[in-house]
Amino acid sequence: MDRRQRKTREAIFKAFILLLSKKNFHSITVGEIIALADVGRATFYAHFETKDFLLKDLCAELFDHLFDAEENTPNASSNMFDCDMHDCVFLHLFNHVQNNDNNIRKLLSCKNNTLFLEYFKNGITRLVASHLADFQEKKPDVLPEDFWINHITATFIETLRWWLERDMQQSPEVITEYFLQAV
Amino acid sequence: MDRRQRKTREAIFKAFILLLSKKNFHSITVGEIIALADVGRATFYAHFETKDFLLKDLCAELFDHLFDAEENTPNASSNMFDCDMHDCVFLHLFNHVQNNDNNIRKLLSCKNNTLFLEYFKNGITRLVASHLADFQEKKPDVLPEDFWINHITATFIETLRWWLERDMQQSPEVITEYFLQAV
DNA sequence: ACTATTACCGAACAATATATTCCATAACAA
DNA sequence: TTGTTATGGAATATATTGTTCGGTAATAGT
Repeated sequence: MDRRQRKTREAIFKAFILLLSKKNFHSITVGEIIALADVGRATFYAHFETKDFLLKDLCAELFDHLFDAEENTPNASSNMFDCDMHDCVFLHLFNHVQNNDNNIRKLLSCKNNTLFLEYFKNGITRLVASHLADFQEKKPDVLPEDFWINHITATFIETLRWWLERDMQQSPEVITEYFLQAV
Repeated sequence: MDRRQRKTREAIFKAFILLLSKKNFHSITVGEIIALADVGRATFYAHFETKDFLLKDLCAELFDHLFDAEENTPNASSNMFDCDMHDCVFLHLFNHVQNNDNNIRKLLSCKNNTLFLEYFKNGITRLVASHLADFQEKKPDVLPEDFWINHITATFIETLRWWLERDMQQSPEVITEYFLQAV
């Protein structure tokens, strides 16, 4: 990719993230973004169709590789709930957040966290669905499978939100324990 | 309240609801609303500061009395999870939704359901917190109280969303059973 | 090093939406 | 009946979006 493209793309992302940490997504204007990123108006629209696509692309950039990495870990074959072994996938995710990989922490903690958590949820759903066998046995018989998947996923997201709202005062291990107890 | 005020207020709400069932909140313009409600522009802004306040007021109007009614039912003193007695508060809520009281169903099922579910969640949280004693004993010891409250509430909301997305094919009783099993 | 390609700037632009203001009119409450 | 209040309708200032265009500079391939 052209170095110029890379630079403007990153400048826009950086400006966007800074603005997101200060104000609501809907009140951020393209004018503000390009002023802060110091790029021309036409340039912005050459990169991103609309402001919503910018958000989508940012989420993709931040989260996609995280889930890819998680699915390709060597311990992927072990049980997803096997937490004593420190192999639990969810523990890994909580760790990623705490380590603030790729500014995830800043984005998930800002006023717009709902936006990102929604996107995050898609990734979690795929992850849970791919490890379905690991926790099939724990599912109460009456519950439909997709209800169960949604419940696991939603519980994870809500646990994460709860943790972030309280400034991550608990260790990732404790939070993972909370999550597993709840589910 | 002046009859004229009431009429315009209801006309605006009605038009707004109709538009919400067809298109995204952010793509609805004040121009469309007043055209459909057949009121003047100045009139709209005399009633609602912005479009966001309109949404907020609509939510308040629809949900607040619902929760008030729920908290003041004669069986309010019985156990919140006592579902065999058909006294379960959650069963009542699912029934309200299915009966489409106050067009709740239309709003919760529309493209913007996230907006309403978010507002809905506040009411549920209050409800759960006020009935805390009923399910305190079911809580695993390690979990903090507010984590537990949030988990119950979130599970309810997610169950509701799941139900609505599948066109409420299950009976309220079955959905309540799913919810209780999950939690 | 030369050349063709590509990205950029910046300004101007049309189109759209917001929110306010004014005044005449009609509905209301007492 | 009378004073008050809500409404209608139009005009308006303001702001934002997304597009277009020509000139300039960085880049990649040879």
